[in-house]
Amino acid sequence: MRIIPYKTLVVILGPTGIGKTSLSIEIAQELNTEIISCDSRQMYRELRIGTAVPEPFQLSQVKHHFIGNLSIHDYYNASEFEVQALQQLEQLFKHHQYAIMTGGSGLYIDALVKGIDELPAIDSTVRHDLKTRLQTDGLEALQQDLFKIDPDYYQTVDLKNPKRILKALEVFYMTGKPYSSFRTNESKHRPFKILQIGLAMDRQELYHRINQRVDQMVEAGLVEEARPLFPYNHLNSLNTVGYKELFGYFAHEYDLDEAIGLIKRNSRHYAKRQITYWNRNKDIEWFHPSEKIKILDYIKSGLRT
RNA sequence: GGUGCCAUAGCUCAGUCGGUAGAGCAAUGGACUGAAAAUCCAUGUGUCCUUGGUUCGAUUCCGAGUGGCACCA
Repeated sequence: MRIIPYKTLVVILGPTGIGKTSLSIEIAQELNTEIISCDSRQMYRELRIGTAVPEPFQLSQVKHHFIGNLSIHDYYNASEFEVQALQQLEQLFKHHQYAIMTGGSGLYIDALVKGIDELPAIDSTVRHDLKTRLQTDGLEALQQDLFKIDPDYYQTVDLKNPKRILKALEVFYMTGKPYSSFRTNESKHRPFKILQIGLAMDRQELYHRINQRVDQMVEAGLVEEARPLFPYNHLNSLNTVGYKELFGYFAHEYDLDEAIGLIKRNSRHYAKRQITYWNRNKDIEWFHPSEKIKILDYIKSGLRT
């Protein structure tokens, strides 16, 4: 018998196309609560069909947060999500025993579950200057810069990944302190219980679902949704599967059939990367998306079996 | 029915002047604490269609068979 009802955050995660949305809604209804979406692309209100945002009737069944709350022109990151999602949770837990967080953005989920280290905001000119230096002087030059200012991080970073190097240099130029000095490697404490539920299925089955869903998106008007966004194709928010491939079609680099094929392939690759990302997380309890009853039992038992 | 061409990785094909083979794509594995649907790294054994012959040795040359494509009847 449980005496004190702990507030519990139920995280429902899984690769793209596996069926998180409908299952999350059913579970939210069972638990009489709301959903915090954790999807870095569904936040952009201009992206709906291509990011498989819940249908209007679904949104009317259960209240969702963090869907369509940004414009493609906005800058956003995992740390901002951590802060805002925590605030939202605090509100939710005033009136609910449970909260649901669902989505496929692993870094964002981790930012909320484990926390993310505090870093300074990066000035856009600093970012721009470093990008320019990457283009003119090359990656090796930036690697050497990093070696001089942050030898510790130089030892552990993926030196071939420009984004990692740029991030570390940005932080140094903003603060004069090495990036590694900001990394605590510690999980933050959360004032609620967290259950992480992963959805998984046979790879072939998942890929089949993904391919089918892309066809459905095209039928639903994905091309028409993407076309007016083409002038903004340089924005990070539009470096998104389902849109970037259509931009190539709009630019006459290939035909529509090829664009659709590329969307399917890149969605499969994305799903694979998501699965790899969560594989090392031992706190996740895995279920097939059809196992709703088992999942609810697991949530209500409140145990990590 | 006749003639010609083709048959090699899941797909499209390259190649071996005879010493058992390699590209692109697909696929697979991995990394990842502020751009994360992003970014980065790694992985190529396959009856070289089947079967006889020549040869020390055949996926490679020759014959036959099977299948495909093209043209002629």
